[in-house]
Amino acid sequence: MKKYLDILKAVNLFEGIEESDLPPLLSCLSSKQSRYEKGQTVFFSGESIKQFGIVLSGQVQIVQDDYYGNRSILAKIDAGNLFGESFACSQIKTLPVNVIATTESEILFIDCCKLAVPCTRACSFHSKLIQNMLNIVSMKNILLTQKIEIISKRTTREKLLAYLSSEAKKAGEARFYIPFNRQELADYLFVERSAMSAELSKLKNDGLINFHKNQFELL
Amino acid sequence: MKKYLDILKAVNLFEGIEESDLPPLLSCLSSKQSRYEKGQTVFFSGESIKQFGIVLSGQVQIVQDDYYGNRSILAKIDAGNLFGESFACSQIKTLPVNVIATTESEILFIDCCKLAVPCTRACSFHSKLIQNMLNIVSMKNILLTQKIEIISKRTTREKLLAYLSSEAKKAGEARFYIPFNRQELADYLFVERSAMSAELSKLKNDGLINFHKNQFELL
DNA sequence: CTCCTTTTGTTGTATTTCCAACAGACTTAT
DNA sequence: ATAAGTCTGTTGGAAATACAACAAAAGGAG
Repeated sequence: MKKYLDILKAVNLFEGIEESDLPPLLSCLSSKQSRYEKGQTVFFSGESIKQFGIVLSGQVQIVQDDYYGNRSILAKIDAGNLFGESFACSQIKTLPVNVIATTESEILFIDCCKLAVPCTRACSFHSKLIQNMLNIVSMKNILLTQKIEIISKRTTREKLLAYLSSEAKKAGEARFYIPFNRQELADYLFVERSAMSAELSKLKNDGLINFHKNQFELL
Repeated sequence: MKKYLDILKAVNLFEGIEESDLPPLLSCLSSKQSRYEKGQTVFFSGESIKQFGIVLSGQVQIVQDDYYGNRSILAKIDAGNLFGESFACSQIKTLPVNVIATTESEILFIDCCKLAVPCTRACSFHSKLIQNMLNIVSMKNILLTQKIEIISKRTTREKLLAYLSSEAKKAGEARFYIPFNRQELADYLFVERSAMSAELSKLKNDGLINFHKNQFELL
């Protein structure tokens, strides 16, 4: 476990917790470490989980099969990140996804109930853990809600304006950089790249925006 | 406060907590009750909040203004429900939304930090509260993620199949009821009703599904 | 039962998006 | 410097969606 202290201290769940506190904390939480070969399934859909995972090394994918058997990749989780926390911390009885190791991986499992219920010895860091977990899931909710607001728009033009407007508000000014190239922006908005490019040009010609590469200005 | 005990005991945050425990619990949490006139703003965008609200009576709306000043309604919250919990429990410094009372309302405010940090007197229900809150934000996370997965599809046909497939998996069988009429389903998928209706007929004629009103069967 | 209202499905037309191909601009490697 | 690769924007045609209008089906009230 000493091997992964560097990874663990950077995990957002442990923010504000001293590195020296990590080993007793993990012991207090009865955490368990497991190794998975490439392609091995970490969580099976249909089961009920109470533990979430932290990727210590390697990568896992969260995948979902629909009724017809089509598979989509919901997320890829690299080392230093959590997965399955929402499922573990919720009352969901049937996991709707599979978690599969993309490469050989070491995973640390933590029981959400252990995390949520302060131990009888009143660990000094238990409150911090709870707050951190609430923050992690809540921040995710905020981002997901914002994304739905943007992609709910019916036309590519509206989606672009919604996204750019949101970025301008975030930047607090009319000129800002976005973290995407054209293909990435199209993927984020779930539209076709060249059609989106055409719409960007129209917005520019209509005098609504100006842009060069990933720098934009609302006019 | 006795006035609202019936409402409060049904609030998901208090599930599994005895009604008689509610008054001391709310005292322990230093909760505060406030009254808002119709049209009054409960939370202003730009501010930083640490308290979420429970609507005791009335209704509030969560609204968002974009850079151009266009306003959209993100949610309407009726009595017995929480609002702002994701913002209060996260490290967000600047609220991106306004919360406005739609009608005259009574709101109970609870500080997220008070909830997350067990009091020194070790209330017996504090753990339950924490678990409930984790469940609430986690379930929201799961629902939001599933919704994005569905509306990320590019065509109305794909959106319908993704949604119906998801409902079939939830029902555990090929025949199921959906909780929407046609307009509501179109609104959920962010598509136009009559075009969606045409696509439903095509799916039926192509032999993929059968339906009558809100009962569907995947074939 | 009849009548009225609401919901659902259908259709033609206009609009938008996707797709494929390609040219131009930009970046990277030699 | 040049050549190769990648990114971005443009374009024409095909496919899909929105829109408006209306018919058919379903539901509710008297």
